[in-house]
Amino acid sequence: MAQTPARTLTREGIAAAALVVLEREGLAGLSMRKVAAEAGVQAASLYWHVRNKEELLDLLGDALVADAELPPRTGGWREQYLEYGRRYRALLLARRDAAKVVAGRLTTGPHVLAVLEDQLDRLRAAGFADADAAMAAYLLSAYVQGFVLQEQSPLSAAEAAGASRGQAARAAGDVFRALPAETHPNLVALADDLTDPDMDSRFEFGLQRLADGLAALLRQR
Amino acid sequence: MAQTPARTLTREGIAAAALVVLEREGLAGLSMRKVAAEAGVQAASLYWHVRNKEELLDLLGDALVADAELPPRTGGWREQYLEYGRRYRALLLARRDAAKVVAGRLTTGPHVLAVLEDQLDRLRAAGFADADAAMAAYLLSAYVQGFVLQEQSPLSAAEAAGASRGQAARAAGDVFRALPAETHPNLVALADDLTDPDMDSRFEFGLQRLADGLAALLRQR
DNA sequence: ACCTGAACACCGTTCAAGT
DNA sequence: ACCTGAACACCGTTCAAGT
Repeated sequence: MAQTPARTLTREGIAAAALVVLEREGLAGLSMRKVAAEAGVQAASLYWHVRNKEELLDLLGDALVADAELPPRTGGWREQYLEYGRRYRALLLARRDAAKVVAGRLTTGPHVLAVLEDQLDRLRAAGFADADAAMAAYLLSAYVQGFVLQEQSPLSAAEAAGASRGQAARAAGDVFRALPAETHPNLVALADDLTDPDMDSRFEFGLQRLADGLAALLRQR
Repeated sequence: MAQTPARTLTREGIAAAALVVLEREGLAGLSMRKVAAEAGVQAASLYWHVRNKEELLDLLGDALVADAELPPRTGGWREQYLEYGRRYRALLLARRDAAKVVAGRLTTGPHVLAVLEDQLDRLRAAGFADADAAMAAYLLSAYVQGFVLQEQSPLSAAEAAGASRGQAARAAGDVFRALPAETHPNLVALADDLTDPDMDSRFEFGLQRLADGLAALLRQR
């Protein structure tokens, strides 16, 4: 019954196994031992290919953007920039805990580099100065990652135990409405606005503000 | 020698102990056992006051914004909004791993609520519609958290082992410059812009874009 | 009501040893 | 060169038992 040894364990294979474990167990449940098992190998074997867990997570982060589909190169820079943001968000939402993996992780993996290269190319072609193009790219990733991080996280540790986002939002709204109106009049008044569960609209709002801000930059050149 | 038992363990005391451990060991080193030891108690005792580690981190997240100083209520809404962003960033940078703690954590702790209440009050006074005020507040926190998360994280797992940000940035620039110019011409050309270690300027750039975007919103009412 | 001791089922990482 | 077995020093969490 001796299973034939993997013998072909590679960094790509490790990343693929990590993706499977991430989807099944979430980031909190992703251990070196489970990734190793998924790859058909002992935990200690991973350390031949990878310095530590942090480096494995770098691999995973790059693998997460491997199947990114770039927006069509049609229309103005603005529409392309918006589409970039929307697709990046969709990509992160599509995989469990993806934002948590990617958020504070500045990798120079091949897939990340390819996307960045393409995005910079479009921004420069649109007329942005070099430094502004670099900033615009950085800005978009910070916004999308920050947004999805909030979006993917449970509304509170208390609600983590089951409850749809709609229910959780209503519960959060109740918290606001229950506050004393003398001390927190604005929270009481805006309870509905603050807990609007339509995340697409919220995301789009911020994205449009970013694009507006960048557009102003382009006009004054 | 029997140390007098804590007897006065409270949620506030736990949060204070957690702050100390966070500063000393970082988020990765913050364990229930160490927080308990810092509070002069056994690990199991914490579970009387807190459901699990996640709830303890919620407490910690709220405690982190406890000593936030709100910007002066002078000048236009724009300057106040900018100052809000700058001070929030400074607050997160002042404490070790603060952005990681706070990032995907939607708490309704008292300190968080107080800040949000104040911010909404200013935005509404400036003439923003209710929904827009709620969005503007959400947008700022997503941006600042996303930005500082990148800023506080090591530039790459490889460089994590010592090396100033300036050095790390130069190393990252070398990575870009070393890419083949045929496949990654923009990364090669913008290597300096992409790795500019002046994070204050980068942050300010994004912040100004956000304010510009919101200003456009205000004009069209 | 609040805290402890002891246990359970895990972790990441190292390192000699195997092939 | 690559993988394993076994160990080390930890984890979060539970639960009977103490006061």
